[in-house]
Amino acid sequence: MRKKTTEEYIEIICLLEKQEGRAQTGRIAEAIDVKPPSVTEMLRKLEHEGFIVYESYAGATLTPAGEEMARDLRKRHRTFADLLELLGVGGETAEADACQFEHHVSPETLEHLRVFLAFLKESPDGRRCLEAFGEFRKRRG
Amino acid sequence: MRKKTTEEYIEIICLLEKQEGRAQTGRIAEAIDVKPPSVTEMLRKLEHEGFIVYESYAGATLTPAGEEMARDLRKRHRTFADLLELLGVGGETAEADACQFEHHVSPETLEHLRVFLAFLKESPDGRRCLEAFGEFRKRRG
DNA sequence: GATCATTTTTAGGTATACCTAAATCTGGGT
DNA sequence: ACCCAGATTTAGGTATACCTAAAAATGATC
Repeated sequence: MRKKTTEEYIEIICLLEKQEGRAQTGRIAEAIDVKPPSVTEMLRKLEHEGFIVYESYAGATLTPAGEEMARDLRKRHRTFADLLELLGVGGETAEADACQFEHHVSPETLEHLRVFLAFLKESPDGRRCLEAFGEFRKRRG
Repeated sequence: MRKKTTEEYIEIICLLEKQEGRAQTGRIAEAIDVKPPSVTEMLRKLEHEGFIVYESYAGATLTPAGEEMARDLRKRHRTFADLLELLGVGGETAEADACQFEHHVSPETLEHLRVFLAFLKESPDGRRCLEAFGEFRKRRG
């Protein structure tokens, strides 16, 4: 499979830390589908970069910088996933595509999408817009 | 900078072929910001994979498979770029983000976005929706 | 048709993220 | 306290896309 990015490691470490108190090498390895030695190596790199604290044989926990990155990623992910679902993309696919987009979006575009999402969800005009889109799709087949 | 994908090579080869009849090593290298020897290496790989015909010292041209990939990429690119611009993202940013998204979108999501784009551009309801979104953004500041 | 500047390829090397196999650590059960 | 199973790290190796420097091919000019 594809090489994993810093951001993907941070996301799964964040998840495991919440679920299990800390992120262990083996659990990370399963989650992102690489072998444990590769995880050990990456954890050292992430520690060097200041995103995690890593203790041999014990696992990793996020530093404030790591937590900020995780928060940011979660926000980006939700923006894309919610938007895609509102536009009718199936849940699984929406999640999967959000997982890709979240790593590649610029701050400017993200902000625009966030506002558009708010428009669709929170304003009467936006909700009407979604309904009209639903009709449009039906007419199209 | 980042490693370039097959798709990025195909895109620039397609562009150069249209602009200059064929894609020369040096022109590809400038365009994607790598050195010529790296391009030679990738051209061999792309030929092996069936996307281009590569002649030493002469350059590359797309095979039917390569052209299909290029067409497909162009379509994906336009979908994202147009959609982002309609939502108010600046032209440069919209293009840059489209360049990223086009490589990571699933067929299902792409199809939904394409229909949504058609809705916005071609239906009265869609155009009303865009106007309402413009108002919404103004109110937001 | 020989020369020379430019372009391209060849040769050899780097960095990164991955792997397997073997060694080492850790914590629970006796 | 010891042992052992399971987890983790160490050691060493692979693949890929990149690089620089040097060699070779191209083609424009005389």
